[in-house]
Amino acid sequence: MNEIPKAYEPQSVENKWYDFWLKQGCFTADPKSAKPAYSIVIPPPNVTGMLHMGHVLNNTIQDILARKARMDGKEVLWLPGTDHAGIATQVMVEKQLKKEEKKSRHDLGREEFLKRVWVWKEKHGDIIINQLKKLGCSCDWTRERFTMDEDYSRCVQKVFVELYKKNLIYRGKRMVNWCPVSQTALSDEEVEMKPQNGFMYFFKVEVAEAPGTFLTIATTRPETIPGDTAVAVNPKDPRYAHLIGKHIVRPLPAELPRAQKLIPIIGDDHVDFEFGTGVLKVTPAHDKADFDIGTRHKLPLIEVINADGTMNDLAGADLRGLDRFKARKIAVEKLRETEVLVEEKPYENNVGFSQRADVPIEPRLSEQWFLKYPAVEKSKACVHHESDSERVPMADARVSAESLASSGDAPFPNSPMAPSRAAGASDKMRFHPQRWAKVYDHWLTNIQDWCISRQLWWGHRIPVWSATFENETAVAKSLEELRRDFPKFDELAVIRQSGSTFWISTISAEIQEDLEIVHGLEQDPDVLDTWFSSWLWPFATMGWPEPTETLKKFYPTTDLVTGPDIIFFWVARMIMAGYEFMGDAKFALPDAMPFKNVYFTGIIRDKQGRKMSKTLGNSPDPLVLIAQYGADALRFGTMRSAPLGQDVLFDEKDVELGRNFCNKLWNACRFRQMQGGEVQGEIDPQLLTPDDKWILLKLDAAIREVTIALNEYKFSEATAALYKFFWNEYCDWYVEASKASLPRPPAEAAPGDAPIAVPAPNPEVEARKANTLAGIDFVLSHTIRLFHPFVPFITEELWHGMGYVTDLPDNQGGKTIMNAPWPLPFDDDFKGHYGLGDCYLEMTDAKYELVRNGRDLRRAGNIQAAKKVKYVFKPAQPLTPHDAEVIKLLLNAESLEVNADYLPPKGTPVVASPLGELFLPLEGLIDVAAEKIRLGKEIEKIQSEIVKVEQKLANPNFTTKVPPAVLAEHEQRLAEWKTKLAHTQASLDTLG
RNA sequence: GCGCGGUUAGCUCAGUGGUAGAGCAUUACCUUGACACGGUAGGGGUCGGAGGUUCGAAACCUCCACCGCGCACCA
Repeated sequence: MNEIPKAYEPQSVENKWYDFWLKQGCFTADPKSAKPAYSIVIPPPNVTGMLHMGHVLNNTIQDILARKARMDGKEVLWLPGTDHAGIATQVMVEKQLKKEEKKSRHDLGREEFLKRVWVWKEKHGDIIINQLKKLGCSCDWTRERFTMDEDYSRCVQKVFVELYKKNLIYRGKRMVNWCPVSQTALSDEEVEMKPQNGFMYFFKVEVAEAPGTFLTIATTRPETIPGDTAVAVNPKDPRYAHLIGKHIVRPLPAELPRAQKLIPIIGDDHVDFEFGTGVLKVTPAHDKADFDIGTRHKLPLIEVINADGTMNDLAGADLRGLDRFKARKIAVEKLRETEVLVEEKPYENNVGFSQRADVPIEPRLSEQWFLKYPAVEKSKACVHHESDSERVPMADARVSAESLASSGDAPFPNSPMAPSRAAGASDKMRFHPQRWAKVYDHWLTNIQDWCISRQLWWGHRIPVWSATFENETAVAKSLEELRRDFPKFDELAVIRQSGSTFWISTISAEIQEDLEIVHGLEQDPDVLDTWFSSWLWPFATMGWPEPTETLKKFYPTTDLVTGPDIIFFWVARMIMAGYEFMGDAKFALPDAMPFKNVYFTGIIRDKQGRKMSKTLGNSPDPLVLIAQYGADALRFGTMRSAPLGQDVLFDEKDVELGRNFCNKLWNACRFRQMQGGEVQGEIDPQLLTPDDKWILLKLDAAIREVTIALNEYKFSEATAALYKFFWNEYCDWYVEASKASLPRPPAEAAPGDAPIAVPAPNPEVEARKANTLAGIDFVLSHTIRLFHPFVPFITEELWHGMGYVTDLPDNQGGKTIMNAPWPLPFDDDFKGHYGLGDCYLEMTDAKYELVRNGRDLRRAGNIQAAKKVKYVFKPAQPLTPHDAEVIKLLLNAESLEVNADYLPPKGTPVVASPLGELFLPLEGLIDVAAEKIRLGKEIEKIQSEIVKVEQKLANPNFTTKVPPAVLAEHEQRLAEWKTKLAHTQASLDTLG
């Protein structure tokens, strides 16, 4: 690391090391490895997507987990890939087609359109993959998968056929959520309820059998009146019960004769008499609840809305052809014209919106494929709940005392490996934070069948072929032919028959071909919901249904990292799929669960707390941030501001902080390099200074804190601990103190000057310097490793640049820091050997406290920070020359006179500490009055603290009930405050 | 309606019963052997409100208020 630049320049460094890692195959998982497995499957981003801050958060966390696991000695598989994202991708290509060629997908036809989508996919599909690489993600790219890869598609078909065989998949005419823009059915999960400001309309209808008697009906959707086939009242409602069985005259369509508009008044418990008028119009074709009422009462259905959201002929002459919202206005006008509109009042109600197209969905009767969810009970039971037998929450995630204790850490231990964060094989799956388990459970308890068919072209086409014959004999004949052509037909295909129509579902490519070509069957035109392929992701990506080595080694996966917004869409369904399809004995798994831990990230919001969105333009481009600050900076900043389970308010300041941090790390290493010398090996315990011992103890604490935080998925805590250790302890105190052991290198002679005489090396000084450098190398080599999962690029650069890479075997970090072992806390042997007693923490803290107070004297004297001043120290106990030197350096003093017999002139500012008194003799420079006021305030504060503690200690309730340790702590605290008071009072007194 | 979060310094947030913390912002001073993407010292909080439990509550319990989210919905 010669000629080190002053500031860290990430751009070239990042590309260099990513290429290196790829070339060395560092990310490639080996299923034959003897190491314990650690695996994650990536939540596949949309193949046409662009990286956004949510991806950054999510994938940084995964990368941290993966890199940490590698350092723990695990065989790591982080399996990447992309999702074909049916609607999103199709819409994108359709838009482009419209823009560039002014054509719709129908103009091209299905086959040609799909070709175009594939072209688009080939062109844009690796954009997001390359963006993930920029971020530093250590995915095993050799195993990258796409949900429409050939083998993946076969998995989807197989799953469909198996579920069809089990009668869990069925076809039916049902009310579905219809998106009039995308013109496809949607699952319940794809519908988002949004409050809308609209109107409640009240209109009256006459009871046919009792002229002059009117009922008033409240509705928000008057345009559906032509589709009404009954009005319903609650049979227990005394106001209306007697009218049940009579009829009313539906007011629309206006042109229909009265006789055709008579609809019955029915009684149904569903009607709430408190709401509206207690009279409900029933539109079975356009409302889910009404459909159910219609079914109960065998009401006819009148469809009045088309698939595209316009009104059809049955809606009447006035509404025909109009968009449903326009039709609503016209319908109201018609009601007003005919004087049946009684009232119209503003009303806010919740309307279901299509998540993708952002328009109100239309409940619509249509023929779709549905899935009865499999393995629901198992999926419910496998997740750990708070109510489960209460072991300490996350007990097995915590680093146990046993596992933290380890063999000495010098230089790099081979084993034992850090404990697995994961629950044991027989344990339940854990959600982090735990509270999501309740949400998950609630959903599973109330699930409805899943509408899995979509009226799209881009996706997995439903593997069902059907034909309708003239009669059943013809059907039988056709089936007979099929069985003849394929001896194994009954094994390979599932047949359903209803009258003279039959459906065949099969995954056999041969049969599929033959069905179409020879037998003239037609494949179902619909495709499957994208999530019907994503739910297989954890095992379909690993070679299922074959019992591959990869599956055997890496399934169940260890951790899943995802957003809570897809807990139903994806997480719950993957769990069900896991139990349904991975339970087979051939996999020889302890459990079929797809993952052992699920970490739910927060949602990234902007500074104002708004969701990131394209329309708001509040979503920063991570690649711009990477170019500006570096990937490490983006990662570190994001992690530092992302607490477990909380939404993250993104602020570019955080990235700036990350950059500053990397720069600090860079410069701390640069300082070490400037001291020269090779990497120092052995540390001589005899030569360690109290400061050296202090920083080693702090390092030990940092290792513990970071390890525990990571094991609990507390990434912001881990980064905070690292930050505190490295910046506040190592840089702010230790580096400055270490300068006392590192003699200033001789200044270089300016050209032309006479050469400067170099003093003869002093062996004692040299030995101490070497030992200090050895300590620094020890601390830095550990620190860099602790940082590596968070900031992989800069740490790799430093690992090599600092020379820590040399002389190590590959599996200890000799090739890359990726394989260096994760630092372990020091054990007793190690501490004993290096004399790391806790007393060094106390002693050194006291020394630094003295320095802090001494610096404060400068301020009191209004002395500029750079001005060198002379201090006098009157020790209370012997002070080593080295400590004196450290104190002098830290005070930035010209000199520190150690004088046990010092008699300060009256008015000399002083601070006292257990180590002794520190004077700053500066006659006339102090603003005595101001200093007196300051000290007076401090005394007041100290006294109030003393009073607080004294009151507690005077309370017999306190002294008798409190644990002895707390009591002792209070007593000690009181003594400390009293000492401080005496010292401060003394300082005040010397001022006269 | 049911459920889940949140409310602590100007801002963003840590803090699971025992001395109120961090980063940013801010004030003053400073280019000191690595770092101005830096250093030193400071200012700033009756921890949303009210009760309760306790020797002791920011933390535990109850109620309330406000903000956010999810689920379910009544037309």
